[in-house]
Amino acid sequence: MGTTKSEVFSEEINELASLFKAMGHPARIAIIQFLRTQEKCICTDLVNELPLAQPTISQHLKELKNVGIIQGNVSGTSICYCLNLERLSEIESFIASLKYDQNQSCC
Amino acid sequence: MGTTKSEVFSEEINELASLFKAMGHPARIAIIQFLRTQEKCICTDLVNELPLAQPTISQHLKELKNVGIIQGNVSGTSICYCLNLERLSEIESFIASLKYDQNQSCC
DNA sequence: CTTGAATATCGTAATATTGCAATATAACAA
DNA sequence: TTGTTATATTGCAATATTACGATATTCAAG
Repeated sequence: MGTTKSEVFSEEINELASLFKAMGHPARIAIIQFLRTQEKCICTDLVNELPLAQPTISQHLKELKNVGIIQGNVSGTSICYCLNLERLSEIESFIASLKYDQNQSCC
Repeated sequence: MGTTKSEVFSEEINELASLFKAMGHPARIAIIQFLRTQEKCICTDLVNELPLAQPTISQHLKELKNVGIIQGNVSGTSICYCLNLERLSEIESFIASLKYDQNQSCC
């Protein structure tokens, strides 16, 4: 195996899992944190900021973009990336929904 | 490689990433959702509920427990698992912090 | 002690991820 | 066109993850 049995789970669950999975890497958390603090959106700045090679960063950006956590706008030779707060909010809502339903009387 | 270069990132970032990573699998999302809706905490119920073998579920439970997302209390032959809402809140806070700082003027 | 029920662990095959060098592509400037 | 800068893609080696059968382990009941 090594393959996740996604067929047996609902679309909703798979969607959520892929969102979390995209966040589940330190480099990608670092990218998100950097995007948070920057006034302007970046690109090569990340290569200078993070101790990873350019292809590696490009790959991580792609994964974040694939699930819609970040967006990229072409601007000449460079690309302006930024956070997609709506998508990130889905994670927040999910966690919030857990709290709402939970009864605290066990364990 | 195949190995994440965690040494080059801060403790805080690695911690967060491992939390997200633990949530980044449909089976584990399903487990969390099931724990949310149950009145009582479960154990073998998950094996009946999810289309995965017992060792597989046990393994996923272990991963969730390792990062503190769930807790398990031994109760005779069975184990009573439940969500750790405090730990889950850390994810929520992180997302909330992204919203707070974000300037919306790009992309 | 023996049995059975609930979980955990081990071992392993199949597949996925990570990181990067090398290379490609794209846009612009001179 | 040529060079330069910014980013993406390819290919691959090293390692991690997933799933599960087989096998332990742990506890309660008899």
